[in-house]
Amino acid sequence: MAEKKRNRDLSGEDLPEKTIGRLSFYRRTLQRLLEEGRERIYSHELAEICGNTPAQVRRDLMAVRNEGSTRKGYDVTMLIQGISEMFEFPIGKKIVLIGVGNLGRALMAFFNRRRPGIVISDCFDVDPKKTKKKILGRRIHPMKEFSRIAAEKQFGMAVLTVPASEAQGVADQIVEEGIVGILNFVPVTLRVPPWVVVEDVDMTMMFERTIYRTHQHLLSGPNK
Amino acid sequence: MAEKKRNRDLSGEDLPEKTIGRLSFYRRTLQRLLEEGRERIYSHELAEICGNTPAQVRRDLMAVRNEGSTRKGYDVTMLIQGISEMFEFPIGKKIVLIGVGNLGRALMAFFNRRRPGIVISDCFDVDPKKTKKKILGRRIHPMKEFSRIAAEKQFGMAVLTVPASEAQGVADQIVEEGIVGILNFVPVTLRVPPWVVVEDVDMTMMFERTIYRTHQHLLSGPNK
DNA sequence: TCGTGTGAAGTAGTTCACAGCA
DNA sequence: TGCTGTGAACTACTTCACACGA
Repeated sequence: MAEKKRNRDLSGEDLPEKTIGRLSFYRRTLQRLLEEGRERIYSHELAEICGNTPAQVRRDLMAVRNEGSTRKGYDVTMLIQGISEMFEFPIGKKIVLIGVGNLGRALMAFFNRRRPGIVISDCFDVDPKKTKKKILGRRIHPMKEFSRIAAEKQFGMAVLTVPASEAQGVADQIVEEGIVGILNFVPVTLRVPPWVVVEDVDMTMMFERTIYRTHQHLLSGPNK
Repeated sequence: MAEKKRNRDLSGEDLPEKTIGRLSFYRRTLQRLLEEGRERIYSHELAEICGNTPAQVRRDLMAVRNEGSTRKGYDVTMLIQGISEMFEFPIGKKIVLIGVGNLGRALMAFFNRRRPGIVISDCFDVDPKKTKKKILGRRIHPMKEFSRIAAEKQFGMAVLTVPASEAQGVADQIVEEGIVGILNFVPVTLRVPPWVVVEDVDMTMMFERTIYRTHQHLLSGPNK
């Protein structure tokens, strides 16, 4: 536990938001490169592939504290392993999905495949009509069974894709049952206790941001 | 040497990335409030609802140059209108979706409804099997018809949800046909000419970021 | 009096530039 | 020699705090 309490403490503490995102992307990129037989890589090569700068890559990778980086660049396998450790969910904690609408189903299908490390353990819905049939080969549980099943299966994180009007109610309910991380696709600001992490993803916002930026870019910079 | 220090941005020039996102969210929030009969709002109220600070709200709204803000707060209708103008896509330019997999279908369904201002005009897929049948009541065009249909319909922006292996090829093709904005859901860094805007959205990254932050939060701050 | 608009101060994230190692 | 790791400088974003106006 006695880490070196030097000036800068970068080893695996709280990383910048942006860095976390890039590390996730580096990992998948590296995984692909590894499959293609690549064993070592320079910061400038990874930067080129990922569309950023060598300095950025090196700075990001400081968080991985990988050692073993000689003048022959980084060891791809080691890097992947280092990053993977950061994205591992506490053992025994599972991920649930709540809300089997369009987006929910898309996410189910998306992570049904062999996505590295991300497995959706169970699916729920507030709408009783949806809980009758199986969807994508999975049984959809009604929300009123959440408590029972949560106790049994130890859920840690939830993906929320319910209608806006239901979001806060569902959030309250699942937090009650021990959920500590929420990936929230609902465009509503959730109120949760301080020990719960909420990460918001807003599809409409993403469309609008692209529209704005494209429009702006057309107006201001057709020269470059 | 090039001294381009425009002290203050003129209203509606290039906004900070983050601000654009929040404005999009403010708009939808305000729309809801308006429907509930709300006509005026203070920065501290909007901040409360959106989970940020009054100073942040005021700073963001400076971009909207709304005038008319008396001591009775902002005029909700005016604000909505002001923000809406920013997110309007150039008249006559349409949005297409390419790749009708799970995610593509979810987005189709999502924006099929009366989402304000966002309409997906046409859908394409590289896979000939998908272009036989209608999906969600819409015909799916094969990519080889892109050129013809694009010329006819004037596409401006594309949503990309194709397999990773196809992404760059499709990007090249659509840029050729006049697409200037891409909302890219494929975890690949696209190479495009400088006049094209690419906005990346990476689902896996979002999961992993939530996982990381939740994990970290559990470790470091159960006290707070 | 109370909220907005905004310089100015503060914080987070990025890039530079160079020492040091293999 | 050519790359990594990293202080230091820089840029982008957020928050503070206060003058101003209804």
